[in-house]
Amino acid sequence: MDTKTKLISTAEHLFDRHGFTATGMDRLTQAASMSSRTLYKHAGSKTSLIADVLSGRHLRFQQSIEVDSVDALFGALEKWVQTEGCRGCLFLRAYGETGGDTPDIAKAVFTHKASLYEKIQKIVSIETHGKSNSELAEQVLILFEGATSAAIYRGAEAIRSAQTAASVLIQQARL
Amino acid sequence: MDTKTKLISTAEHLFDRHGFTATGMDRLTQAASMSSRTLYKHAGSKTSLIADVLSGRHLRFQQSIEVDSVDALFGALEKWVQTEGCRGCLFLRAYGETGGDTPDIAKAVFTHKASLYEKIQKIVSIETHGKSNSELAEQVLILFEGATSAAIYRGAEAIRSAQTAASVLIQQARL
DNA sequence: GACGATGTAAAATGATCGTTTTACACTCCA
DNA sequence: TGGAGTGTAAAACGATCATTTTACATCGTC
Repeated sequence: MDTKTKLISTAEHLFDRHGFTATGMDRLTQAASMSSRTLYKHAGSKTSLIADVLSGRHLRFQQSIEVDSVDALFGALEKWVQTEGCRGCLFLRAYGETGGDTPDIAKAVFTHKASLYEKIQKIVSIETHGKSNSELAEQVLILFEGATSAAIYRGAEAIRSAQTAASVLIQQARL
Repeated sequence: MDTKTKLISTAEHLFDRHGFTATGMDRLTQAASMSSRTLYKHAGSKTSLIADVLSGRHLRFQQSIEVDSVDALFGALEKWVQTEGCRGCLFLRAYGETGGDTPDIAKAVFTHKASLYEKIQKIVSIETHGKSNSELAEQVLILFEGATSAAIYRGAEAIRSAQTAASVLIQQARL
């Protein structure tokens, strides 16, 4: 695996497991088995490493939710949680840890959330045959967000509950 | 205001605004305008200070959701966000920052979430006249959790969307 | 066969971390 | 009146922080 890829995927794992601030660069160099000189040549700084981790995760997440139904959307989330673990949304966690004061990180978070909302809008619009208002998309977004959070302490079952709740809302909107 | 109260409320504000790990004890002593000697006499350690902040917040939050309808529950959340700001659930943020590895903190988080779920179960059971299954309570919990997260980037409007979604689900269950 | 790129190991940078210590001032109650 | 309790200011603790530097090894390529 190429050096920068290894660095970013190692960083993503450590940030997700232990938190962004709590993960020191020493631990990172050790886990990625590279010198700090190499790390800084590729990463630039810790802040830009976090931003790189987030934009990489954004792409991977986008691919994982390339679906065209609300049911499949929550199915994709369940699959994501199975392979990536459930420790809450890494974007919101990055936002919280930095207080939203780091522009590069805040931008990555808002970009990600905007694209998630857009994706859900498209899916909902298809499923309701254009009968939906924009509130319905927000409600599905909230169920998605809530399932991500609740899965931390209630497990994957929470995602299935959100899935059926979403289909009830969609059904209701179709009438 | 009594010293320990001032310490804990100052700590809660800084932790919420800047994150737990990123908030140093120096900044805390300065903000609470007390010496580090006094701070450590009352707090013991940073970890136990975080635990104290969380248990204090838990009590205050519990009081704020002393309601008996799902509609009022989301109304209470909207009010909470207005007065306390919306930076996501402080409990889940504490859990994420510590990786769940600090027993006192993890316990405070799970206790809080278990009590939230219980409260929702009671409300839902009343509103559905006992007709509800346990999945419905989980769905309302997910909407509550999702509204808390989504409000970070979509504002208080998200809470009202969750509110109407919850009432639709309740209505459906009553049939 | 010299060169630029890419890597390593390891020490040093100055700042900041959480925590403890030393030394001193005030108040309240016996 | 004197001692326990509660506070302050400020320095010191060793550890760790993100980052840079020095010195050296290994490449493929012209």
